[in-house]
Amino acid sequence: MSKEKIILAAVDVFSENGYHRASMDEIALRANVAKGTLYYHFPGKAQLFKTLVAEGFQEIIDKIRADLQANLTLEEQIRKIIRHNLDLFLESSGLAHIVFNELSNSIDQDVLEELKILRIQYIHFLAEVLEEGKQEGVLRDINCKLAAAGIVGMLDSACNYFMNNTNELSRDHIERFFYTIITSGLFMTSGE
Amino acid sequence: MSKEKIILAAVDVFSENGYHRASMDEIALRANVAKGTLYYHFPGKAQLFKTLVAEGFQEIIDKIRADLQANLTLEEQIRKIIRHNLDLFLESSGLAHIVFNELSNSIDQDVLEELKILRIQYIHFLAEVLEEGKQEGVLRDINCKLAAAGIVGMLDSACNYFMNNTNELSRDHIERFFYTIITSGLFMTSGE
Amino acid sequence: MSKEKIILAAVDVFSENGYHRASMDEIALRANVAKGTLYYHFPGKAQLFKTLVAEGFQEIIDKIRADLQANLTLEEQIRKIIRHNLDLFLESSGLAHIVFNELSNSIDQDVLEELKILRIQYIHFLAEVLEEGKQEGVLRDINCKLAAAGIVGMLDSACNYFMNNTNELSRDHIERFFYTIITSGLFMTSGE
Amino acid sequence: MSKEKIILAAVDVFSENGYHRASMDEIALRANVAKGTLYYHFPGKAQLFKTLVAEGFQEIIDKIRADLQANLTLEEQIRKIIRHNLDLFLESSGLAHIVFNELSNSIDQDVLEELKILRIQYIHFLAEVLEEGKQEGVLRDINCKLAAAGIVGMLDSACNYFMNNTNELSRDHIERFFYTIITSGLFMTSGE
DNA sequence: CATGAATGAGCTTTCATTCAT
DNA sequence: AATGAATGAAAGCTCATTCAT
Repeated sequence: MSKEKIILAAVDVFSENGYHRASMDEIALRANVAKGTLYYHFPGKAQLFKTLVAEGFQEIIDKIRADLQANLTLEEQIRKIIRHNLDLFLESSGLAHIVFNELSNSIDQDVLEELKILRIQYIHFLAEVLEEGKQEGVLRDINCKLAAAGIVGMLDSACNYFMNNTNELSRDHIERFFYTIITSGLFMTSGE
Repeated sequence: MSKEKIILAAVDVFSENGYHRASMDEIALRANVAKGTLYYHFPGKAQLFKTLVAEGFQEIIDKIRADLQANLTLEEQIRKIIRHNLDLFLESSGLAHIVFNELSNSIDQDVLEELKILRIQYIHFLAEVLEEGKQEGVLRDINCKLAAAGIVGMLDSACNYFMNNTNELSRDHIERFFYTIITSGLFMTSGE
Repeated sequence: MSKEKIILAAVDVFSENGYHRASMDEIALRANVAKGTLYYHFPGKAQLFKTLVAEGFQEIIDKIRADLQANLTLEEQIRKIIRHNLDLFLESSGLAHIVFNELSNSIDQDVLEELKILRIQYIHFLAEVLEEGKQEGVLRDINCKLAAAGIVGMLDSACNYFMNNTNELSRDHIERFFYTIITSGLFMTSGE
Repeated sequence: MSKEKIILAAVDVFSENGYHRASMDEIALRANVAKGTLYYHFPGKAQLFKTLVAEGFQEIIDKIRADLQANLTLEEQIRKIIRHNLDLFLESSGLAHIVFNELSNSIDQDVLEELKILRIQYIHFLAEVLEEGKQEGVLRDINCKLAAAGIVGMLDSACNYFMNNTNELSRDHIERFFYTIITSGLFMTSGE
């Protein structure tokens, strides 16, 4: 089906080039369809982008939700959140990065608004998990939404740095690193 | 002087529109110079951008350096780093965000390379401060560069979220929030 | 039947948008048929347009003919011609205007030729009525075709002006106005 | 100068093709400038069109005004108006026709509005001349604006018909024809 | 130093038309 | 008789860059 091919090609092209440098020509070329076909299935570039972002978010939210259903301790939940976000930023790096960061000011106002909402929804979804931990007294009394936003930014930025500069660290190592930082901070504590 | 006017105008325009939607026309207009003048002083858009980014980085590095020269405890140093980064992301928000995030794949390869180096230099500068703390045994045994990249990303993302969605939190509150998270993590510790 | 639905929808869409901005998509949408159906019934956009124009002309010619069959004085005939043309331009304004005016240079040459012929036929039909009056010595010795063309243009242009700018004049008033102008001209004559 | 070349080329291209089929590429080609140059001098197609229409109107209004300054009888004034309008429709036929007729529904709303205003201004300019005649008791007590609109439409339509179908009539003949029709109507009057 | 008219490659988008079903 | 997914040529427009002055 054309629509599916287009979305797959679009994910690649947007990931590789960022929103603005991705061209509809290139997407059509990679999807092996005529340029007009893009506009048959999507109203325009911005809407096409929004569609694939929405799909991507839904996918990761579903994955995390499925993973969290069992009776897990908060520790395990946070570990899983980190793991899935690392997946997101290491594997479909380009796209995730665009969504979380490149959207600043560009793009049609209305579509931008929808994208921001998707991003916020994701952050709120993560915040909810933290909120539970707070209720149970395991977490500090913090603003969970701000913390969730911070965690996502930290993971993205660090993955970004990591992929551009080092490959010496193992995937597993990185995961443990962030788990420690997020749960216990940078400082040594007496017991350790 | 034209060159200075151009840089000032460029900072505004890039901040407001992101790299790609910022146009040389708009910059010339705001700088009150002819378009040709931009190309008299700078080889092109990418180079102009690089120039102002480099100046911006130098500025903040200088500020932090000046602040850290006294004999401060690591706690104080981290607090100051957070404070200056918050300044950066809350005040000259647009530009800082572009530098740390929007650069993924766009822009001429060569200039992009230089910009990445500037960003890395800044992260390494922060990493050095952490490194000292590690030597002194105050910090855990972590990869300081990864930690520095993470801190910058966390601050940017959270500021971004904060500015778009809430204004209920005070500047001071945010600063303390991040200090706690970064130093001690999300989890309650026995002594608290 | 699809064909009928398409013509009705096409009349609306062409009227509202003019020939060029009328789109086959819009026509299909309004006709509640698939786009392909348009091409099943008509060879293309130009042919579809020609069809409905021909039908429209036939309709008004039939109406006028029916009205003129009785033994009317020339005065009455001219009054009726004015009345029917006002109907045409005030009621199905858009379409009539397109046929009489918008066709200048656009549209496929061959279809354009046919449309021009339809328009000329209509003008000649009106000219014939005038011709009779000339034979009877009621009308001046003029080029009746030129006069017919002029009358149609005058009515269209004035209706167009009237609809865009004023609504203060009654339909009846306009009709009498044109009757006077056409029959007796602008100048006062001694007897009046 | 490019701007002048563009306007001249645009007049030709719009005249020959009508507004919609005139392409910016074609205009650039004929003006011997790059496509970008069009957009350097004019904000867009609609604005370019508006510019040349405005210039054209100003030209003919100026011409008629200059001609009417002397102490002429109303008869002479009307004769001159007819003469100039015939010039307009016979010589720069395409363009005049577009302005008076093709503008129905297309074109950017705001520019369309301005074009309509220009057209109305011209009609009102003609109406003023008639108004004077009315004051002097030479003309019937009619709505002069409606009459002016009618005259313009009559001349355009008849010229259009004439150019497409006959060339047997002399320019001079046509002028006298319209003078008679407009002043005295179609009907024979006792004195003739 | 500074200008601004001119460029042209490249972009997104539109739409009449085709064709396998 | 009817469909609708797919097409691709062509359109309007943007903008970083050049260059004669």
